[in-house]
Amino acid sequence: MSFRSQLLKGILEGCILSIINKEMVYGYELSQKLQHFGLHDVSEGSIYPILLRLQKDGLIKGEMRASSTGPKRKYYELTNLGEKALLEIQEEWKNLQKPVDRLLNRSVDDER
Amino acid sequence: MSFRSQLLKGILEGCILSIINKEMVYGYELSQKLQHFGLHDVSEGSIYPILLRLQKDGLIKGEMRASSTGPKRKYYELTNLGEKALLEIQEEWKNLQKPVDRLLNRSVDDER
DNA sequence: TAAAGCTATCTTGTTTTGCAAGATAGCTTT
DNA sequence: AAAGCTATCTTGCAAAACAAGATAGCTTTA
Repeated sequence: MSFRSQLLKGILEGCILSIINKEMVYGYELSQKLQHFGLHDVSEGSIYPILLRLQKDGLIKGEMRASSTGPKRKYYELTNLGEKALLEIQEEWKNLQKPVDRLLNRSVDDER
Repeated sequence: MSFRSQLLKGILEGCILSIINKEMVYGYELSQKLQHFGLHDVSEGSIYPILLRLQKDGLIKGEMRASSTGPKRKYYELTNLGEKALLEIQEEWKNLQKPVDRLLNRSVDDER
């Protein structure tokens, strides 16, 4: 039995939108960037389905491009809708982070 | 269509353990405390199943007590196992919060 | 005393999220 | 031609959370 809770749930989508917002990226690259940012253990079985869903919902759009060193890559960029969604997620994250932090990191003599 | 992502997923369990760790509480009270801490929109359809699961997993234990003003209440407290689990979740939260924050709140000229 | 309202717990069914595992295929190196 | 890397996508599953509602005790009000 493991106590490992699934803390990532729900925010991965926002992190992906945020990375795509900076620059066009393709899925494989995305998984490396997430890793670089400290989000380890995010498998491609998570990333690709999210990308497809975001595309289906119109938040990102993809475009195949040839690579000089391997197979074709599908580069994604945010749509206007996606930018709006990202702003909302950033706002929600701020509102969530504070209370959770108070709850999980407070010392014994904090507010009850 | 709504962009509302489910940011809470995964950390609610930790927040509940954290509150119970402070003092014995019952489910109904818990939902009010979560609200007070800024975690709105957490329904009892979320809270009670989590309490039952935590109890089944041996992280908390419950005890019925009469109330002077209403129906009986089931007060919960952490077990040793539960205290250990809470420490792990607090650690995970710290490790998760930083990268997500960098991703979601960074300004345009931050690290790429 | 009967009805309404509040407190309190729990269940059922559904949706969303994420992951493990693996299928597919192009390109490069050996 | 075989092996290995890059790259995308699919299938099937489990966990998490919620909406909605069932149940029931207690208190207040009419």
